[in-house]
Amino acid sequence: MQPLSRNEVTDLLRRHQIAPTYQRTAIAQVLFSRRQHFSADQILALVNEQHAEVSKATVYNTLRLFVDKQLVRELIVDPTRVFYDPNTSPHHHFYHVESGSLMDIDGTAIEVTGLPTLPEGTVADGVDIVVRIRNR
Amino acid sequence: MQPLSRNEVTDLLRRHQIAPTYQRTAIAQVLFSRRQHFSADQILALVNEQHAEVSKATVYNTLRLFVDKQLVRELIVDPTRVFYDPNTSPHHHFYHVESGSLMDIDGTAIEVTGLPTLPEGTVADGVDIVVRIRNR
DNA sequence: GTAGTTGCAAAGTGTTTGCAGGCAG
DNA sequence: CTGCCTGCAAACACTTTGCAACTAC
Repeated sequence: MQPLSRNEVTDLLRRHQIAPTYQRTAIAQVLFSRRQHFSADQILALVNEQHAEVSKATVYNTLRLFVDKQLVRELIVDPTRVFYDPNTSPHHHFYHVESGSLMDIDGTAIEVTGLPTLPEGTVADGVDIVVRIRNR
Repeated sequence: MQPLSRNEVTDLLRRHQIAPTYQRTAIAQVLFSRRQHFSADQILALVNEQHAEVSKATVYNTLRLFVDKQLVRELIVDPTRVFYDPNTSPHHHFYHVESGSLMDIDGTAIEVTGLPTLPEGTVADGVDIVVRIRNR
């Protein structure tokens, strides 16, 4: 997938019931044109690369909104910060412990066997597999 | 496994090259007698239930030491705090999203197929599987 | 003595919140 | 007008650090 135009991004937001304001469009564009995993701080920096256009509070609020509306996923992998993942299709991750970088693992080929039945009264919300790696 | 005596705990520490001071023994005893997943704050509270005997800094420092010496494992599953897991044998976790509680999944039955080869120059450090669950 | 350990308080980090002002329909 | 959105600064929660006092051999 290549960088999205501003129009494509506003459509994407509308499809997720998110009113496309200037700031939200800018944040979504950062995430969806690079298709990488970013922390809130990194997104703040990227959005404001040229001129400061979006405040810290708005970045955090917007990312929370995006997660609620299932436009992006939260990745909990590093104790010091949350990563946001614009790829919501089923997939997993390599996490490079030394550099803190994340790489996608396509989810379609993966199969997990031997999982026990879920505790009584609960349903699965998702399965996250993180393969921690380090330099040889 | 049942609660460990103080002697068993000091042996355990020595086997992991950790000098068994009073505070370290107390912290290890909390973890290994309950065999649950605790955050640093919870451990601080449990250790000091009767009289305040161990300081916050020491709890954090000691837990870091335990992780380095591979006496316990860190679990990164909740964005707001790190959990410490006294079970270092291969296993995975149910994470109840609503309550924040963790349950072990025995690792011996689990098999994951379809994982791609690791990126060039890296080695696997471990695989964490988290099954997020919520109430039906 | 000397090296390792502890604990207080202060600093740090990433994140959230309260609230006033702004903007769109 | 009205309700949603934004942004500043202050507040927060968890964790780390600097450093002096302490302990054990």
